[in-house]
Amino acid sequence: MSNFQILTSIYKTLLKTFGHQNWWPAETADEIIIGAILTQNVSWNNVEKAIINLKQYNLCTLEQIHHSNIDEIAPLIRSTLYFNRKAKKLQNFTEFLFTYYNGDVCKMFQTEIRTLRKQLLQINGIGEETADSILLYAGAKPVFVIDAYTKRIFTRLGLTRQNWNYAEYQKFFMKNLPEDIELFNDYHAQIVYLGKHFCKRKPLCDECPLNSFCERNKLSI
DNA sequence: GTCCAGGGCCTAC
DNA sequence: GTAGGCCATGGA
Repeated sequence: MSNFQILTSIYKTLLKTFGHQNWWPAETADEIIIGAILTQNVSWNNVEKAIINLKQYNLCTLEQIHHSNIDEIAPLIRSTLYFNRKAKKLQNFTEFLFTYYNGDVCKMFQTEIRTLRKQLLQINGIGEETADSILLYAGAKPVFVIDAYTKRIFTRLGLTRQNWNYAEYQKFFMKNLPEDIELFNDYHAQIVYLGKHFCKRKPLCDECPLNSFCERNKLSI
């Protein structure tokens, strides 16, 4: 089987097992961007608490965050770990948005995708995964998001290498999948669901839905 | 009590 | 260019 067939087949297996994930779990583009920053290295449960707090205090839009200060935001996002830094990161993003796009997210997403990605990466606190999450889930741009689960799972499958950098992982997926925003959206979401429930740092458990897939295709996990 | 979650920055070699 | 420390909550 080619990598194209393997990646497609894995997605079909996950979709059939878990159902469509309907990502990103948020109501607005602003919330997606805020969530993408807050979820860095922390479970989504912790982020949800922070989002609820921000909404309660009318600080869950980028404009509201831009017009607040770090001392106001930090206590509301305590649950997301590194809350002082993340409060600063949120404001770094809004500072960028208001400086270059007059605070208009739609206008920001009209920028050519490679250019915008470079701009996002220049913001202190926005790395490659966060930038790509923003592009894909808030901006509906065709980029594949790579996270720790993706690296772990596909390296265990023998399809990728642990020492690859972010760009190498991303290239592997984007070269071997059709450029389909909806597919990129749900594929990453499926990987996160799989990772959360079946592929923690310890070896995969017996119930992993990919086990039978691996057996059929002579892959080890 | 220990481990680890949907990272990224900074510093030292 | 890269390994290692730092940030510093909450659930299992």
